[in-house]
Amino acid sequence: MPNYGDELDAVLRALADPTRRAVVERLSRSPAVVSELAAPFAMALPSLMQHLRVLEDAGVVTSEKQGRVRTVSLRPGALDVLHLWLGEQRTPAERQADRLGLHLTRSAPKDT
Amino acid sequence: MPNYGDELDAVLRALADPTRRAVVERLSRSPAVVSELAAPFAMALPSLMQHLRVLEDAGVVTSEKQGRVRTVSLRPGALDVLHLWLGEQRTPAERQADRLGLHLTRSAPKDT
DNA sequence: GCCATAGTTAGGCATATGCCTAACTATGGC
DNA sequence: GCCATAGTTAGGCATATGCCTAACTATGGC
Repeated sequence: MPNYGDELDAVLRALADPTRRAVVERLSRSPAVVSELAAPFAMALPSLMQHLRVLEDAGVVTSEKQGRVRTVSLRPGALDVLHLWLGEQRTPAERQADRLGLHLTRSAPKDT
Repeated sequence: MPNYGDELDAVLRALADPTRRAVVERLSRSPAVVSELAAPFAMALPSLMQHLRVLEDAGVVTSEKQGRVRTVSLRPGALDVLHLWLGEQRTPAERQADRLGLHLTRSAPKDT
């Protein structure tokens, strides 16, 4: 029973914010420059930068600056810790369902 | 590209705390009564209860009170949203590695 | 050299979060 | 009936978090 500890904690904290998740989703398609990443959001640049910093500190993304442009990319393997931890917590039945490609409907959502 | 939205957000926020994660880990073995769950922690009961409430509001756990005892259990399928989302973010290479049972070592850890 | 572009740094502010104590309610046991 | 046990409710408090503005630095282009 490994103890992913701090790393897992940092990753989960990083992903626990909608803005940061949106950034990750964007980056899962391809690397992007800071201003591209900031574009979809209403917030000021410095605010977005803070989010990027959290993601980078958590090891979820990496970035490199060339000239005055900073390119950010998803860090390969960064989400492995989470994936592993998740695997341990989910029930055998849930894992089985995955393998079969099933995804049971959750209990009644608000709409209907 | 589904939008798990609020549900995913609630789950991630819930898991972004070490205490709550520890509770989830404990419950992944078996359901437990509130006082059992509280035992390992140094914090006051009301504090632990707040954590339980966050987990329950996020749909991660359910609880039922019989007499004066409340039994808490992991809610089946509760972590599916996270699992699905994770699957979308991870690279094809990472998924491949999973299937092969490989888990690449992350960048140098503190120990060695 | 000068202006525009792409980030950065610094400082501030309101709300959210995690924890605590005190006091209370609802069973269970004898 | 009375005490113990298992939670709950209410209120408070310090720190963390997310966002902002103002001001500044470092290229790139002409």
